[in-house]
Amino acid sequence: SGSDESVNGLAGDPLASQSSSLKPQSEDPSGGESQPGTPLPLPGHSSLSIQEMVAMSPELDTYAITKKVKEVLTDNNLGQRLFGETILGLTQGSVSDLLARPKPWHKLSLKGREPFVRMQLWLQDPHSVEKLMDMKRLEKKAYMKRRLSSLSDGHSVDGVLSGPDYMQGSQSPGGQQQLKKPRVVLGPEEKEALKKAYQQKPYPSPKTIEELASQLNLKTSTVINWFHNYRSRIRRELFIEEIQAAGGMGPGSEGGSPSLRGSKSGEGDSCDGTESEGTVDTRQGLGMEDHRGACKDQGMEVESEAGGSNNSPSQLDCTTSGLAGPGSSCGQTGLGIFSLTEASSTSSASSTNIPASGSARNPRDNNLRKKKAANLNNIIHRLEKAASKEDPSEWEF
DNA sequence: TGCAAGTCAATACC
DNA sequence: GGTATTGACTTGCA
Repeated sequence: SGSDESVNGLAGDPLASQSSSLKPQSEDPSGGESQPGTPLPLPGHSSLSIQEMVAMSPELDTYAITKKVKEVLTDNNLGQRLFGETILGLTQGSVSDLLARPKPWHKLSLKGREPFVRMQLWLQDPHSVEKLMDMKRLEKKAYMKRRLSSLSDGHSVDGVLSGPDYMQGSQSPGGQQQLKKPRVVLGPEEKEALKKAYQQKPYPSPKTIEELASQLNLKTSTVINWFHNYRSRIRRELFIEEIQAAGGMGPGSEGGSPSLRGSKSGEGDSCDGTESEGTVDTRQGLGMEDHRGACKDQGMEVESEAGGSNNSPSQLDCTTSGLAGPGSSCGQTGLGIFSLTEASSTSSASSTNIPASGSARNPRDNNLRKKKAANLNNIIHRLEKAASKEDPSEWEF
């Protein structure tokens, strides 16, 4: 966007050009506002593409990074939208999701790691906040300018329809009327029914999906999507729990886990194996309770990898105590992200002023839990192995 | 073909 | 007005 250039005056980020090929970057109708898909150039890394950097990046502590980013954004009164569109090339909702529920590094695909590398680089840039502030000012200026001109023209300020515009159609750049599909909003009863169905069968057959759809008067695609999304979101909740259980830090240390904080809607939506009774998700680890709640009730914690690959609460020395902070001395070298992990060997929740949660404070409890987790994972591993052999006689126990 | 992962974008919520 | 939630979609993989 124009504002990007005016602030940076730099050659484009390799990713920016890539992103722009993914998203149409036609003339900027927003009057200079940044758009998702056009992140700022990476400071001091112009010779490397972001993909290369992601590939070369050591393990990053996604929780520490998101924590720090949230902190910086809040402290400087910068919004997720601006940050997402400018720095990450993502929309506000995606940023919110990423910041609230970061997946551990080892669970992320290369693409999923990209925003975290960007965040880390942004944190390492001593002028990061400054640049974003400039961007904010420019946006405001552009907005005021549009407002003035539109007022004089007698048009709506934003040039958009007020209220939901779906079904009313919106004007595409080409001048074609495009009907937007109305967003399906599932009612509490429908959600409840779907959750019950999920508890019985996390992977329903096409026939079951059909039945559910007709019973609930929904499209089959809606039911399919719901199951996909639900599985995916439950899995993510589990990742968070995993981290909490393993290291006593992460979002939970701030009460951030959606499963632990009260559901806003009061529907218990966000993590719903809480209601599950013996739900079996055959893909997530045969026989493992589909939700942590049940495991916890039995005094158990679930970790997905033997030994609880407790890698996330690492790398904090810099990210949370100065490295990542704008203007900090940490990571000033071109690839500061590499120094991050190297500095992490001694890091822990205690070194970061992040209170450890629950029994993780007690080393003995922690050890016990890890042993249990390792044992559990061993069992899961064997079950998975067994499951891959159709003939029960080949099962190894 | 079905799934996971990642993301968008509408809308709910604060 | 900013943030959180969530249905839908795209992509890549097996």
